[in-house]
Amino acid sequence: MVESDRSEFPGAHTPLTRVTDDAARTGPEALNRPYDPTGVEERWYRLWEDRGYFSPEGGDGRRPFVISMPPPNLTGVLHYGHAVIVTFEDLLIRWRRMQGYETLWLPGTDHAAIGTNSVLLDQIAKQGRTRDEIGREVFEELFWDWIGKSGATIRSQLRRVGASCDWSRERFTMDEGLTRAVNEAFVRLYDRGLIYRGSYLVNWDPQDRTAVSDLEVEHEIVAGKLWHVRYPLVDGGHIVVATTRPETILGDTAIAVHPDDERYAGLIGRRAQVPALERQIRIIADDAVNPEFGSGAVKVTPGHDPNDYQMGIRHELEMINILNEDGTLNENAGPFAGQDRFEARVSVVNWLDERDLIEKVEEHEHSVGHGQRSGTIIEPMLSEQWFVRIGPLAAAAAAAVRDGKIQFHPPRFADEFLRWMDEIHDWCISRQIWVGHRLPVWYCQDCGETTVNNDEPESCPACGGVLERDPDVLDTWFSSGLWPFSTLGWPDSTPDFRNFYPTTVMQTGYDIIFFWVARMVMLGIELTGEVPFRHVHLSGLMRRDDGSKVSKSDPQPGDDPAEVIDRFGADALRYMIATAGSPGGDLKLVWQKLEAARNFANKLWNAARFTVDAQAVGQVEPGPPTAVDRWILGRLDQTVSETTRRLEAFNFGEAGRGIQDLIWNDFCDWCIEASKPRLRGNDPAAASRAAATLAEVLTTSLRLLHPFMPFVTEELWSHLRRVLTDLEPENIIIADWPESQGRERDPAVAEIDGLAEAVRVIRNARREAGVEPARRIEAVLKPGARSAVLETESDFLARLARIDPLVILGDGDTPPEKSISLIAGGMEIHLPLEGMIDIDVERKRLTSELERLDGEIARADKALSNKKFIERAPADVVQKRRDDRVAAVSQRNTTRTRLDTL
RNA sequence: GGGCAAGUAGCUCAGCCGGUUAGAGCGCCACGUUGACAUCGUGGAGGCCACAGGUUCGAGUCCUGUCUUGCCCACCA
Repeated sequence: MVESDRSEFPGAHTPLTRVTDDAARTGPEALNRPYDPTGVEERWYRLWEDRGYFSPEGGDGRRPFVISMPPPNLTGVLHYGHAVIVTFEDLLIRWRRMQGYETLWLPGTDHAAIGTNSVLLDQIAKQGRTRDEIGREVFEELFWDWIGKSGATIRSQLRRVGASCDWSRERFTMDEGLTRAVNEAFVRLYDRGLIYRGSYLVNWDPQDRTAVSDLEVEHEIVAGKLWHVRYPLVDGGHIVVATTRPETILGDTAIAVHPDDERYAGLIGRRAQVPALERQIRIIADDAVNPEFGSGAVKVTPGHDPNDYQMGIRHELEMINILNEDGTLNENAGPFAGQDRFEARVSVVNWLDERDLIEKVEEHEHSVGHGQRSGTIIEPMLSEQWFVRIGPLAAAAAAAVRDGKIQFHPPRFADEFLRWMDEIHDWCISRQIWVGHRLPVWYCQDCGETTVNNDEPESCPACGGVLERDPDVLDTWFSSGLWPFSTLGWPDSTPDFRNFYPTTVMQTGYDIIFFWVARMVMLGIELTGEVPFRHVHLSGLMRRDDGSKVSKSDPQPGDDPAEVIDRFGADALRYMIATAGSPGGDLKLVWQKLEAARNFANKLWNAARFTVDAQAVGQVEPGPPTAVDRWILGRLDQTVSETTRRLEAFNFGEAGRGIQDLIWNDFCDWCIEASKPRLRGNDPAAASRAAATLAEVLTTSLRLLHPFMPFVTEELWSHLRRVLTDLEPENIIIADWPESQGRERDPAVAEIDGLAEAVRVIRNARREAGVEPARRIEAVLKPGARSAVLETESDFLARLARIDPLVILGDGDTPPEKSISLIAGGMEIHLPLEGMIDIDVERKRLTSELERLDGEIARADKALSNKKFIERAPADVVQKRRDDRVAAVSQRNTTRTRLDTL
């Protein structure tokens, strides 16, 4: 984990002094209820940005903390998936900024080659035109137009979520600098033999008319058919093969059987006739054939099937391509040439059927590859493409992860990463589209020489002939793979590159761990000699209410986070995202959770209103802290430590929930309530102390919460600064991250916890006895171990449990007979409800209480009489068990006495 | 076919190194008073922690197996 450098950035914990002038108090117009984020969020974002809080100088001597923002695709608008990434990254950045790190969060956008290509082709198609009609130059103009518009939308959306990223360093994958980086990377990898060109079987997308990488092919199980087809043998008879793609018969160059398959032993080496074509093909033997499947004989189509391609290499078979780039059949398809691939399948089946060459047809489920972007069925096809030789890159990347140079959070994703690195194939990086970085490759029209160079050469270096540039562009993930360093100025050794590389955390959705994270690691190590980031935090995916995944390729109407921000505020959205799940787990966008988050912001708002008003007590030297003060400050320090620890472990959900627990359950429900009598009493020093405690707890809580809910905390900070003159700095965004002062160990924490428990028990008893909520009742206490705290804090109990009068007995005194008797927080509590208690009901209650206690004691006895437990359990666990048993026995005795005297 | 994750209250989910009687929010029931808050307060009901074994003094938590769901990877025609 990243260590926080505490010594350098001590927290400011000086007591806050208050403004006494009433005029300085926040006017009612400033703290209206309920909290309304409208306008507030935009105002603060502008101020932060204008003051340069997002933009580090670089190299000012502080430890850097750097995140490269995953660049959103310029294919449209942001969705919740982006909101998730922004929430977590902004959380990390704001937290580390407060801790005093020099933080850089570098934003940018991605040209999304095939995705944007599809968007543009759609636009052109709507005008009734085609790509080829308008030409490459006009197409590229359309592209830059679109980039401008889409980029503006995305920038404004990121601002609305509150992303405190450095817009002055914003980059785009196709800006001049990054294009230079892409060319440089290509040239270096080519020179090192890590990029090559060749004719191989690739995944062809006939709709987008381009090759795509293995990762861009999504396999789906579809219900298809398995046709058993008779191939006539040249010297008589026939052989039956099974196929799911009958149209590929036209590309067959062999039939294969298993070498040990006795059924076909006599046929090996004989020749068969390809239906509908002149071609005769050999029957060969190959281990890859599964005799159990189909007829045990398989047609071999090396030009259109990965298995068959390998078999073709082994047996030196002819490789025939029967497809055009658009998915129609080419001249090699004989009578079917010109037909679309789907049409051709029907035609071929009909042709075979008419000649009685189909033996049978079976229903057959199998997996079919579809284009990630286009959705169309991918055809394996022979094609001349460029590849990255991945083996050496993957080995180095895997080693970096194994050696812990890169850590995954949660760690299980490291295993997934390594497993994938083991099975990885070479990466096809050329695309036959017009959106993207054009390959820095030129071919000589005269001598055929290939030139790979950063800048366009004037003529062929070999023969001086005329050059033509390769028309292909690079896979969009090639430029994305350079992102953490290309954005910092690589290949130049710029100040930013020196100051901020390697980056600290890469945080993104786990769905692009292979597409993106792996490639950044591979290319980063190869090109910069260093890992591109130390930590990888993978968040879960955002799912719609119905469980479907929110994704770029399939946007739905409700996917725009702007709707939620309009209605609940960005803080609510962020808090909901940060706390809705556990690390790496998927999130569901649930309405009630957003409401709950908004309500939390409002609760905080109202607690702040109270705290602001409380400061009107005037500038009086505060009296000593009471037990309640020490209790809440202990809880505060505990939360401070826990929150820091949880954030360091990337455990955002627990961190956020813990802060809410402090604010709502401890601060609001107990501390604020307990402070009211002091604030309104006639002891100015006590009131002043109460106000000071409220101020400290609230301002510290706001700092803890700021990374989660930046806007409302900043707004409240500014209101508090009007009444707390010492509250620094001016904006919470640059305030120090709190540090614990160790007050969680104050004994007052346990004491007040005990009183609070007593309050709860009394409230419960009142309810059961049917006492009206407003009515004050008498209580008689035997305080036991709590006598000291009760001396000063009896008001706490009296007020919150609505007790009056509160009678405290000495140890020897006898409690009143006719009363409800309770034991809580180490005290004996008697409520003499004259005329109100039903003896039978009370007897029943005490009896069941006795049973409960007997059960507890029995369980404790069982454990404590177990020798092995005494021997093997840790001493503190055994001791605790003993203490608990003693307490239970004492409670039981008291309860029994009450029952007997009733 | 291989792998991963999940299965806990009506719903959505937490639950750390195994440690008394398993938590939150929402929903539900009942009642509302004190000039922060009705986007609120107080009290309550509600759980075979998927199932079966095992390890252990002790299992929601660790191990094995089974079932269900989701996802990722994969060339079986």
